[in-house]
Amino acid sequence: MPRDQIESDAFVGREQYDPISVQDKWLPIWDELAPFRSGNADDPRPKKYVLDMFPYPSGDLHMGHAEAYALGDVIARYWVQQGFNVMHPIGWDAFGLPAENAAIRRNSDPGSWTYENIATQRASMRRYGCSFDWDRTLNTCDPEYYKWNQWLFLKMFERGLAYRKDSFVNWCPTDQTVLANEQVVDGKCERCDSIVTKKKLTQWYLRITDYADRLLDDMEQLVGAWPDKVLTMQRNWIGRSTGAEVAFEIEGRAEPVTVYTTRPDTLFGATFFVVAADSDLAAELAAGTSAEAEFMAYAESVSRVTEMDRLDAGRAKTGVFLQRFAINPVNGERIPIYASDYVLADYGTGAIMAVPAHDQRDLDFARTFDLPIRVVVQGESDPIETGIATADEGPHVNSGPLDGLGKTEAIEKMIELLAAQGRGHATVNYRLRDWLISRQRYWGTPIPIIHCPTCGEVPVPEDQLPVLLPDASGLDLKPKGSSPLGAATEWVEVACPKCGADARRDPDTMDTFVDSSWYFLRFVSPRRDDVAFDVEAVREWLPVDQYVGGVTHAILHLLYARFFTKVLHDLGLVDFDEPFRRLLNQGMVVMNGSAMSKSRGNLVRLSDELATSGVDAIRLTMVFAGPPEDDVDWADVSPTGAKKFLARAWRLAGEVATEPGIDPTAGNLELRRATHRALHDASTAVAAFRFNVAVARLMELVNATRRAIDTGCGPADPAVREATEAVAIMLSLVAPFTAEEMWERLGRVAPVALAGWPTVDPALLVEESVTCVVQVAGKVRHRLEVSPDIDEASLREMALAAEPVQRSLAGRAIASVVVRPPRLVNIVPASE
RNA sequence: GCCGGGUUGGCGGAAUGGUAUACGCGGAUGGCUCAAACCCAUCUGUCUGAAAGGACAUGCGGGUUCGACUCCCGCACCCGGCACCA
Repeated sequence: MPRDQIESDAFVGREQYDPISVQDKWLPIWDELAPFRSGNADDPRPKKYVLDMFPYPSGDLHMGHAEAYALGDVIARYWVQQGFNVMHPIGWDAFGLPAENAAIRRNSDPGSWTYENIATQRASMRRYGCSFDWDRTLNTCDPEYYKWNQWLFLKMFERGLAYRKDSFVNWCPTDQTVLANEQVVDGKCERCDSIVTKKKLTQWYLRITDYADRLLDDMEQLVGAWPDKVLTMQRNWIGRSTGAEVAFEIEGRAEPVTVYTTRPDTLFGATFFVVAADSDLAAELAAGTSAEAEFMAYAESVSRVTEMDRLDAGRAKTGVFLQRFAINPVNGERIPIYASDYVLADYGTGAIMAVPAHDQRDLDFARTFDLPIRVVVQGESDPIETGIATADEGPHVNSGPLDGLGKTEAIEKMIELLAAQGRGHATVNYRLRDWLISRQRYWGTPIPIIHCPTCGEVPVPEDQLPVLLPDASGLDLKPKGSSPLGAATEWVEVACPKCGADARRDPDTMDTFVDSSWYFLRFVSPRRDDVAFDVEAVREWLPVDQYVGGVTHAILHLLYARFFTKVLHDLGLVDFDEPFRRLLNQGMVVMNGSAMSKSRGNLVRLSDELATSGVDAIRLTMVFAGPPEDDVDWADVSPTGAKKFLARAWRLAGEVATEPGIDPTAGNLELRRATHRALHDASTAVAAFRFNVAVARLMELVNATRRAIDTGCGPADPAVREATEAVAIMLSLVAPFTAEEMWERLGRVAPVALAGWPTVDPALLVEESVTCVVQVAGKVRHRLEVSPDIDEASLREMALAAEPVQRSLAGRAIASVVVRPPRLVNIVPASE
């Protein structure tokens, strides 16, 4: 290589890598090539489905989107390089409150705001180089989509899975609408942080509790494929407990009252009885007694207590003695009945037997009201003295036939005894409640039910779907506690489909979580207007091979989507019962340890970062920052470093001095080994979501190639081309623009995305020589360069002969020598 | 309280029971340059030592093992979930 050639290469090395012009260059070409189109029916490649949780179109993309889509893209692009036909669709979760609030503010309609934002996000995603299949977009606010929400609702209605009931519901006073249990966080509205109150309303529910066992048990399939954290959260949320129902006779009442308990073995210790203050039963028991007035006042005060206050752990127990008595079925004791708000009306049967010695809440209540406390399970301490309820395993005392038994046997025995008398049986209970889906807002899917004075709840006939939202103009969208749709007279007033009489449409809209509970199915056939989804295409593409999204949806969305899938399975529309085979929860992008927000003043604008560093550098920064599930602290990472690395990789492509297609087998062996090692390690790492490690291996290869060009085999060695092409292909998962530009500079034809992952030659994964460490008593004292296939005996001999080894043995006798060719020898000296 | 996850250099983080600290950020020194930037090279856990080397280090304390960041037992702290759910 002549001196001036090297200098001119060095000059090329110093030309500026300009990521922005590279982006502008490739975007229109990619539009043309559409490498990620997945809908070709003749495509022979095996299929994979990669799905990013679709965004809510609240404005332009932000740093969080940038991270999530960078990670999803690595997986999608990796599988494309591995020869799969990858469906990687995107859509918009486009119904919801922010659009309505924006419309009120701007005095326009929610639709125009929403569609403007969708257009903005779509353009940003394209510029971000997302490998989406643009033929498969969907918006949940399109009638073509929400028609199928209505259809699914009617299918559930037919099966009794959608029903109306009257009960106390969570009410957000700011948004002026009801909330599902899942949307109440720490007693506050998860959306606006207002303190949630209770309101008695008739609302639509989906019977998710019918599926509680399956939602719980089917998680077995997901162990190892979903983060443990998410599985745990779902298990906690479902909250299955096993126990027994026990019937108590009530003096002066014909029917007994059943209670639920997880500790039927403590029945002999039940010294009083409590019913939920807000239950119908409490009102009935109080009626006509001398306690009625006191109870009414108490019940009234309870209804004013917010969820927030109710959850306060240190709150003193309150209640009213109802002047009534229950009979303990095992010993015939008369025990007083109280009403209190520490018993929940909607869990179990809304009534409990109180065992103060062994339940802290009951003990607190007993001490407040001076009620008797009877120990029936021998414990370490005495609850009467300590005020701390005990929960020991036994043995039982003061419990007749249970005396001497441990907890498990005692529970069994008690259930037997109760069953023999027909007064009880084993049962299970769940923390999970049915899913309240009615919302008193405009921008959502109308509930396709017509209320007729004579026929009741009448489903809108299927051929009349969709029930379109009426035009928002002329409607008052301001929150006022009842649905804005109720005021759309012409829309609301319809003839009953059954009898033709004057009737009214249900004025509420559906919770937007309904929309996202099945959108992953719609992507297989987003333009079909005759079915919700093509059943045959679903069979081919689903379940989703890889789902990617934030842990914020660990309970809500994922539980609902699993529920819908099981319902669809029972309807015979899908043949699987879990929708997402693998789940990756990416962390958040934070700044200086806390979530970015305008008010905190630590907001980093994605558009600024893209302008200074370029798309690829931002994507690389996100991917390389650490394990994907960890938060990325923008203060800890270096987009500048990422940009430098990309320039370094790009420069290699300009220096390769051989033609495309040259046979690499004659090339420099050391560099070839590095190339194949990097390809192998990077695929393993990507498959295990260890993207940061894959990038590290790629950086090593770039470093090795740099060295080979500068001080090794030189740019004309075929191995340099092989290495640089491998760099471009690996880089295409993370930094598609730079990779494409490199590919072109290498004389190859775009798109690099379809280049295919190079085949790894296993022979090149074997090193020429390896470093063997020699330990004395477990401490490294010497290193030997040996052949990888060295035999045990000669390795042992070499190790023992080495001077530093002898020195540290210092004449001590050798007790044993552990030889693990070719990497390690450990010499264990005899102890003194 | 119950359940899950974590604790490795100045920082982000690597490590099938076998070379702890890969890769990068930051830092130092040198080269290139009139100079700076860019780029390139070398060094960079702590202590000790002129050096060779040695000692100590993966939250703390034990254990198993020839060998432990990795497995087991106990503890501390941090993060997340559930929690008046009987």
